[in-house]
Amino acid sequence: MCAAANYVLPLRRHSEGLANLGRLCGGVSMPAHAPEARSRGAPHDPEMDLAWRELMAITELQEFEVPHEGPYETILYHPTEPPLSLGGYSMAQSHSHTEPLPCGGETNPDIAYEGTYSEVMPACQHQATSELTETLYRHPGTHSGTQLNPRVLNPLLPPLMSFLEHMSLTSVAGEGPVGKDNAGLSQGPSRHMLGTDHGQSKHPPRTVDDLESDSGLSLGSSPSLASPDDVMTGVPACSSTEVGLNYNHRGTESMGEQGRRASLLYSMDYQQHPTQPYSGPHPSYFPVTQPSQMQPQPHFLLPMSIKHQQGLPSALNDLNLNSSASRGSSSQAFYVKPRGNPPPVPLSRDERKAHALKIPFPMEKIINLPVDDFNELLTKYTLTDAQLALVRDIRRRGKNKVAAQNCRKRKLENIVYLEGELGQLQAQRDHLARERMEFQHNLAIVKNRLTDLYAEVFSQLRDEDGHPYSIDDYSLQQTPDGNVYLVPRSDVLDGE
DNA sequence: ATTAGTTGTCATCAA
DNA sequence: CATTGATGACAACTA
Repeated sequence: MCAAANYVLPLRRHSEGLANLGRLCGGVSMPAHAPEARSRGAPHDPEMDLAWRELMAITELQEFEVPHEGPYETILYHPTEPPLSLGGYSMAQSHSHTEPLPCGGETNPDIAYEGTYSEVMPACQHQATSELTETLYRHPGTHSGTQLNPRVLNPLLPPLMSFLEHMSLTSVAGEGPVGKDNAGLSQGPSRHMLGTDHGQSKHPPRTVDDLESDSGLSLGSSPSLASPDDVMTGVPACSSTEVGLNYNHRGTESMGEQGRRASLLYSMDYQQHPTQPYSGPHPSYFPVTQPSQMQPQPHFLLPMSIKHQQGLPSALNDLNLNSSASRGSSSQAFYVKPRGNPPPVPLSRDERKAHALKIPFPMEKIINLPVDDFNELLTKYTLTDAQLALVRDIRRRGKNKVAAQNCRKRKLENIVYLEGELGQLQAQRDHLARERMEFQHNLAIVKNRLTDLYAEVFSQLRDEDGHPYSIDDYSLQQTPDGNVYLVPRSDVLDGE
């Protein structure tokens, strides 16, 4: 209930104006516009009016963190704040419920938190904060402590959106294949059967092809391989039987695929048939490579391991060993490690198949030629259905192999990028946490000063009998029109 | 012997 | 409709 408090407002407050006497009302129920609400006989000191505005503006600060507390109560600085959550910023949300404070027409009632601390407070609150501490409380050495940090926080949205965007992309990209794969799994073991089986049954006897891994495959997709045009004039290839017997192992260590293959092809074909003339309309390209074309490829000169050669037919072993030995006396020997033994390079399954079917052009062309050129190439030869099917399988697998490599590369790059984004977000989170702590520290200082100011105001207020108002019994409230009332706390509680 | 990483392949979808 | 790239899943292999 409005106590219709009579009061004696201080006519002077040292050198500082304390309050607008004409706007201080002694009761909560006293309408602001009521004539009796105005102070009676109180002077209208502009400085005091300004001070009151600042005082009341500061009270808004108390709604940021501790809205349940009384507007006059001392707010201590609590250093142990809960961790900042990116999901919600309490200051911003609290502020959204704060009544715009009339502040000499400077208050923007539409101010909303947009990511910067300086925007959290209405303009008048900034003014009140600074002026309260600098005008009303010109205590030496306190300026720095009352400087609220207006630093503009880095907007969280762009990097977060970027991060989420990538996450979303990844998620979206991953949705389809999951469902697809379920369907694919239902297809059973047929998934891994070649499109062109070429006579291989579901459980065929273990041939060399089966014993070998696909991982040794080199599709010759790199242009580093010898030009097929040049090699088209090469010698006839070894039969698949020969290859199958001779390359029952893996040689994948310390040598690139192409290098290993080229080295093998060189040693096998060039040295095995160095003088054999071109004999046939469909010479298989795959085991044939001109040595002069391999020379620029350092991989060809890398050491080969001999440990995989045990059990190999002695002919090829000898060829390889001789090749290695001969390189030792040639210019190529310079690149051969002393301990290195030439690892037999396995032909890939497709290469062996192509070799077996005497595909007359290189895998490089099969895979890398544009479709028109590829079709044109096919028209140059009369291929059997098996050859045609194999060529198309080789092309499909070769392209898919490259695509898979690119896909994995991109995946790794995305992981690296997302890790970087995560680091940036964590740094930004830490930065925001520090800003928040700093803000809360400053807020506590301002609230403490507000408490002092309250106490000083109340110390100078007197009721009709000349008794001071108890700060425990009354609080100050300001109406939207700027009038300030003394409101009994019981009324405030009842109003809640 | 176990395990994580790598690679090739297949299936599937989308352009 | 064929081709091609992208990608998940799987298997084989390796260190």
